[in-house]
Amino acid sequence: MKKAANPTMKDVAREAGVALGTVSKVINNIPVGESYRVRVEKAIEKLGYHVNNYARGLKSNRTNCVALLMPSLYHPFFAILTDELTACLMRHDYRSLLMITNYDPEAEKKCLILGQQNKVDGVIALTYSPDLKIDDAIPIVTIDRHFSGDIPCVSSDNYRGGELAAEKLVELGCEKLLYMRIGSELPSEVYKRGDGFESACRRLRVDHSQVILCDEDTEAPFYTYLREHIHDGKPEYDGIFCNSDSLACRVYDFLAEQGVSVPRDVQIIGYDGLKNYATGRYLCSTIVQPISQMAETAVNLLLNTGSFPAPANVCLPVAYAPGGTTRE
Amino acid sequence: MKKAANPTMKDVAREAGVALGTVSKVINNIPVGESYRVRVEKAIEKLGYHVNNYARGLKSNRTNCVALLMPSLYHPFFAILTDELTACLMRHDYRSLLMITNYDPEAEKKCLILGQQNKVDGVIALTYSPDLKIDDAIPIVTIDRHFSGDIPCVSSDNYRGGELAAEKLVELGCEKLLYMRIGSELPSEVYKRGDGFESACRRLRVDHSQVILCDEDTEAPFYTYLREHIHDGKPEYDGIFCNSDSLACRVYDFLAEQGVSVPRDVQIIGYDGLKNYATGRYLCSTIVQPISQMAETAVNLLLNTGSFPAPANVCLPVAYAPGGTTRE
DNA sequence: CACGTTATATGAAACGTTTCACATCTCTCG
DNA sequence: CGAGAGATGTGAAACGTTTCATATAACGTG
Repeated sequence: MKKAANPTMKDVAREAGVALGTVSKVINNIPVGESYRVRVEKAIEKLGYHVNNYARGLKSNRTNCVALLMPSLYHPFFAILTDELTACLMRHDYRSLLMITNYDPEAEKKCLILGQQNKVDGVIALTYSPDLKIDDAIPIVTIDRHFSGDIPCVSSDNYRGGELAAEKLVELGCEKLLYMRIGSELPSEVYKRGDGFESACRRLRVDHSQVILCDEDTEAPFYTYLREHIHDGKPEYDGIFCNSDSLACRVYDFLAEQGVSVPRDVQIIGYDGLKNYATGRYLCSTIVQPISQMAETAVNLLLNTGSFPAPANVCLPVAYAPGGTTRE
Repeated sequence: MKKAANPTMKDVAREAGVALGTVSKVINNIPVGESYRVRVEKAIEKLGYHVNNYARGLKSNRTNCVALLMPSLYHPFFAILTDELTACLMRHDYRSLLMITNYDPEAEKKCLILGQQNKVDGVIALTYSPDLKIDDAIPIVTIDRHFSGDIPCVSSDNYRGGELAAEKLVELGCEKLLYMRIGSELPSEVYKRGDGFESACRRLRVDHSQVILCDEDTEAPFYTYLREHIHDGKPEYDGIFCNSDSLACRVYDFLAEQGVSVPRDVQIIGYDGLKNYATGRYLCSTIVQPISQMAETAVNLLLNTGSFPAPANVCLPVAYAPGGTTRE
């Protein structure tokens, strides 16, 4: 008997001597007479049949695919998030179509269209577009980005994270705080880190200022600022909150070069909770985002779509973790 | 005029007043009369038509999707590789279906079946299965893993990398070398690192030994070994080659704890070329793998399938990069 | 001007599923 | 014992493309 290269349901039906619909039922776990089921299963086994998701997707309009829009996997935060999202989706029997956008709004738009063409069942996006909309009724969940009205957004509790950083620094003896951030002009959840920080500073009546840089690439202005505020080896501030671990590490390096001792003279807290892959240690003292919880929440939000009006925003709890750049 | 939620080619044809086949030609860039093309393009614009990849895939048996099998994205090497692979695939107008296997051969098998169901046009895999085969005629390219006969494998020049490490250590004054590696028992390209190292040691007539650990999790045996070979704060060896940067960093940490000065007393070279994301600096002195070149090669190998017999193996050049754990 | 030759547009059939109206079979109960 | 209800299997139709055999238009030539 010749075995078809790619057996179809029809082949299985013929082999088992049953109707097409019966094979379909067996495949989709719809109750069917015991003897029939066994015959079909045997035929499937014998022919080495595998369902064709493209035919299935065409007919049923469900593809069990979700598009993941990520700026880059060079950044450990995005990489880990992607890992967790994909793992979580696979547990739900979904597959993820990964799209790398390189922080480019144009690419993001193109990727959305690609997703649409591929009839993905949903999109999880961490983007840098000013806004983001897909014609089709494809559900979207964003991470850390707040878009128009009805698109739900998952983020860590950025506001609380900012507060926490200020509180910790004060608790550890700091008297003059500084907030440094890198960031685009987009309406991102990330802004709240500064808001929370400032609010806590005011509440605690502690001296504070902030310096902002919008360009991710050249940090010269930051360093100029830092240098100008060091007198006789002692900086004017004794506590710094950076809006990312990555920035915190660079600030740490720069201060070390300038002969400033961290954490003795200055204490630094970052944001993200990144770890050195090799040693498993935090890169710096930091506000830890619950990445895997964020991934799970995003997936649940996306897949439950329709059952109830999704909350516009989900904020997940953050925690402080010492990592060598603070005195505890 | 009511705009269909999901306009089809048929809708476009009706709107433009042309036949279905003509619309198909326009969409696939097959030459067609100027006036027809314009009319169709206008209709597409007006209706907001997007091709349905599932229907297309069903009919044409090409999906422009490639499955990526990766153990994890927590490891920066895999994450960066995935980034480069996806970016490269997108440039070729392919999409990537990301599958995280968690170093689990069972999961790898399942993912291959998933890929098969999804009718991917190919698979790029970095796996931990002893072997890997897919019934169907889906082309596969592996990275750093050598499988049965006709599956091409892309890797960095592991053998040369090992040689290079030995040569560098000797050049930098080391007289007693040590090779440490973590690895499973699988037939992996990675083994050649040790072979090259040993061969160079012999050629250079330098004292060398090696210590192996097969369990990725507990490194206690390593540390025991290291501790036992330190006398009065001076280790017996003065140069260590580790088969990954990650291991090199841990060894460095351990030696530092033991009061051994790196790179003064001992010099360490890792393998991979990982950088600290924040600072952009190498984590340690290392043999750098050309990750983006590896990704591009894998993609080209996969997509050119059929045009000529693919080479069974492609080895890409490595380079030494100082990173603080050697004296240069 | 009629005929042959290209070039180009047409639309039916097919891809492998899911779905659903219908046919068939099995019981139950009067 | 026969009718009716319930359960279960059947297979045609449809999903939105691509492809290809055919129809049509346009043009050059004798």
